[in-house]
Amino acid sequence: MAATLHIQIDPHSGIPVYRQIMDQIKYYVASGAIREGAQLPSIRELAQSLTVNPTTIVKAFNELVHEGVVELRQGKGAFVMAHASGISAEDRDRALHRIARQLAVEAAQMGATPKRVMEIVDDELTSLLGERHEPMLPMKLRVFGKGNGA
Amino acid sequence: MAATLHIQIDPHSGIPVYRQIMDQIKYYVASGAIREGAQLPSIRELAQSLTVNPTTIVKAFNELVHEGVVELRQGKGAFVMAHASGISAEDRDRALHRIARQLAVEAAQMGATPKRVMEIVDDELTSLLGERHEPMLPMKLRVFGKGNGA
Amino acid sequence: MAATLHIQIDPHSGIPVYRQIMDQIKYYVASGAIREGAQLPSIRELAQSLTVNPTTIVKAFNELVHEGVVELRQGKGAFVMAHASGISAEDRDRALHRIARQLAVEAAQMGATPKRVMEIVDDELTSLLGERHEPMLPMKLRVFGKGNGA
Amino acid sequence: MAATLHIQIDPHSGIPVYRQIMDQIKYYVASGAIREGAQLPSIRELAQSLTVNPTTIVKAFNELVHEGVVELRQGKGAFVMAHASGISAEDRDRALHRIARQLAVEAAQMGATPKRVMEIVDDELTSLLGERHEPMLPMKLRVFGKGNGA
DNA sequence: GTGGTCTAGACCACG
DNA sequence: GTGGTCTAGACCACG
Repeated sequence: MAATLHIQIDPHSGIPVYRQIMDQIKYYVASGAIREGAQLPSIRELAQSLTVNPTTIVKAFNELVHEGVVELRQGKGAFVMAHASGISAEDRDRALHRIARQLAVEAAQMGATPKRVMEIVDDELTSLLGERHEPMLPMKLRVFGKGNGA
Repeated sequence: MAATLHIQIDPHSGIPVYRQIMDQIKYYVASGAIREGAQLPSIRELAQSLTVNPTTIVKAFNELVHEGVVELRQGKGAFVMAHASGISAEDRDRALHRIARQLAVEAAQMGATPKRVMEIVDDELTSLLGERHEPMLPMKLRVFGKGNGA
Repeated sequence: MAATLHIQIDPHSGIPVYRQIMDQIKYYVASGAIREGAQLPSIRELAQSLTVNPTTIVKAFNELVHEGVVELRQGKGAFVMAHASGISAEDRDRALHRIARQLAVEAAQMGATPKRVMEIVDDELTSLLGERHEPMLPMKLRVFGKGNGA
Repeated sequence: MAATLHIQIDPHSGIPVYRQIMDQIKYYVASGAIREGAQLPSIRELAQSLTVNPTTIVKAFNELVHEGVVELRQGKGAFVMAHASGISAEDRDRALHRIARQLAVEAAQMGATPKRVMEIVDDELTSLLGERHEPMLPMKLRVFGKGNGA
């Protein structure tokens, strides 16, 4: 009944397992692969399929609850919340600038051109949002695109 | 003689101090504010001016050595390495895709449009690289630019 | 014949369904909307109208019996008990202090003034008890009142 | 160095241990007994003195971090945050009405008069805020007060 | 069967 | 020495 999530855990990545789980669930939700209100796999089910401890899944789910992405209902399961996101445009842009700056610095460090960076970001946006949001990408930017993504 | 670095530490940010130091040194190097071969301030000098433990600076420098950004010469000090970046284009793009994906997911979660995301990334690239690298930014994108940055 | 209770269940509130049912029945009883000795709707009737599992109603009723609010008569139904409340004044005050303390702490945390807290408590007492108990509210406090409530 | 907190755990209360810890720390913070920026006892120290598992303290502290009451610094300890409380007056009042309603219902159930309820709330406000905030309590309400509290 | 809490204990990251 | 993560496993609460 609940969608089967394809989550990959890399125990050697240095990123905490619960964070990897959060990131991938957020990806699925952001992409629309998991719809609002849909039920996630149960804690025990995920723990078994990912071969991690149930309390690790509990931690990931609890953090997602705090981020407003997931809702836990006693005895019922975990569900994707409607993503209202009451955040202000200023706060949002501040958060995005932080990540974008990190991207720019890493890119420069590794010798990537700004053009390549823009292509990669466009790639990821298209992969994530697919055809759903295509008209949101302005014409001028589409010239960089590689067509469409995963 | 070594450039005086203006590094800001926020002990409340939740980001490890040594990471904050690394990030800002990398930013200065990437921006060209610190040139290849230039000497960084000494460990005790930085520790004193930032009022952090010298071992924290040591950790930051060691990690930067590991990343190929800095070179330590016994008894001489720390120097910015030529950023040849022996990394392959594939590895580089893989690393950038990882950050770009995180940016896309957060943006979608917070309801930012793809256009806004592209603008923010262009902003940061321009802030970082300024006029130095202008020809690398294609004409079409320049319309988004804020002029120049730090 | 049994009064039709207007009970609202919010499955997203995080409060157990059986608790929500208990709280609202207690509110109706305390407000006098349901009189002593009155019959409550049957378990299956309530379960159907609230679209919850009958065992959830059973649990709510059992807890209310435990609290001395409701009496179950085999084959007859559930009835509102006379709220003699055999509790001692000491035990009662201890219980009320516990909730009042929680109220005070939350209020302070959120920056509400003591005056505002007193107003809010007076509001709720008046909403609950309405004109029925008016003489119990001293004159000086009536100035805060909203008139009457539900 | 960090204040010694006198926290009482009742394992039979039905209230989760981590919640009891949170509630009491919030009480100390709200009362001013622990000042902004002050260091809390370490996780291990609290775990030992309360004879609960360290992970239970971790849970309590993490929830307090999410509520903006506490700040955790890797390798440094746990600190009381400046309580900015960006909450709107509407949201705040809604939250307080919820608790006040519960208080009113329980009071009515147990046969307490509205006057007694107001006295108890005033008691707790005075106990919590002491002389610090006395002028905030308007004259009209002071007549109910028992003088002052702990 | 679902999530929620808690323990006992290991190992890592930060400073 | 501080907090952070994770395991293995028990027992409880909800429906």
